[in-house]
Amino acid sequence: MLPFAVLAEPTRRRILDLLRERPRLVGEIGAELGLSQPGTSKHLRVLREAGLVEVQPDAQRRRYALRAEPLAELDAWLTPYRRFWNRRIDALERELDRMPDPVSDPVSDPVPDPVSDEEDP
Amino acid sequence: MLPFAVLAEPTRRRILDLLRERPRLVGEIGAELGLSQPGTSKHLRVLREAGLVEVQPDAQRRRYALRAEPLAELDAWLTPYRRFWNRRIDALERELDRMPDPVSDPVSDPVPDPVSDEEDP
DNA sequence: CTCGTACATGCCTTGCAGGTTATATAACTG
DNA sequence: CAGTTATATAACCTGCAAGGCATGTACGAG
Repeated sequence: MLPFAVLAEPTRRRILDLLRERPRLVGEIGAELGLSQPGTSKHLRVLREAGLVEVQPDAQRRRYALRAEPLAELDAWLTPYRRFWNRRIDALERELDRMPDPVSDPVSDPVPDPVSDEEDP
Repeated sequence: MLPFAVLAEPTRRRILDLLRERPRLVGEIGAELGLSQPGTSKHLRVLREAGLVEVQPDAQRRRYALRAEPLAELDAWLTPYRRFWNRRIDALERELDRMPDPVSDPVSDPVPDPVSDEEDP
């Protein structure tokens, strides 16, 4: 399934939103979103195959965690459009690219631009 | 149709990519993308109802132009995820840090690992 | 070994998106 | 006026994704 289509499902986006807080068991996800158990597993399968979640087995339980890298592709597609909805955003866009990470202690490295491949006259 | 689902269609993204260069007539879009005429109109309808394109009538012709504002919603959804794939790079750097690698000095070498794509184990 | 728990998978059904063909609408052309 | 161009819409068909139910699998407890 194409990465964009994976995110077209509202339920799957809600799952990702949940996992943004912390990794969770399948049962927890299903309970919080009011999903059936097979339904939860199916959505998680799609997310897994898209590389958007990773699973860590713990006995019979499976702990799912967010894996956000594939979202960079979405971000990259979006990039050449940003200047359209606000012309002054050009500067902000570059600012976002070097967005500081408040979680980890900053080594004061220049944050690398992970995927920059678009240009436009 | 939900905004995410509108963009889930590859053809519609290609239409937007075309309109990013300049506004175009329906016929031009269909010709460049190899679409049937009704197919083109239908996709343009979906994009129009999502507010992603605007149309300017010119006699019997319709000139469609990009309207990128709704993409801001996508961008907003993406925002809280950005720091995750940045953080992942930090983690990777820590991993590399633990490895005995006498060759390079990781701190002074800003060359990033752009997109390392690893899949199911 | 048997049972209960946690999750995955298979099968079936249904709704809907996307494509095609045919037709409608509108404007220009002569 | 009739004919042509440019686009929209209607009607129909088809494939596939999402949901529900039943079952399979794996692990731990007793």
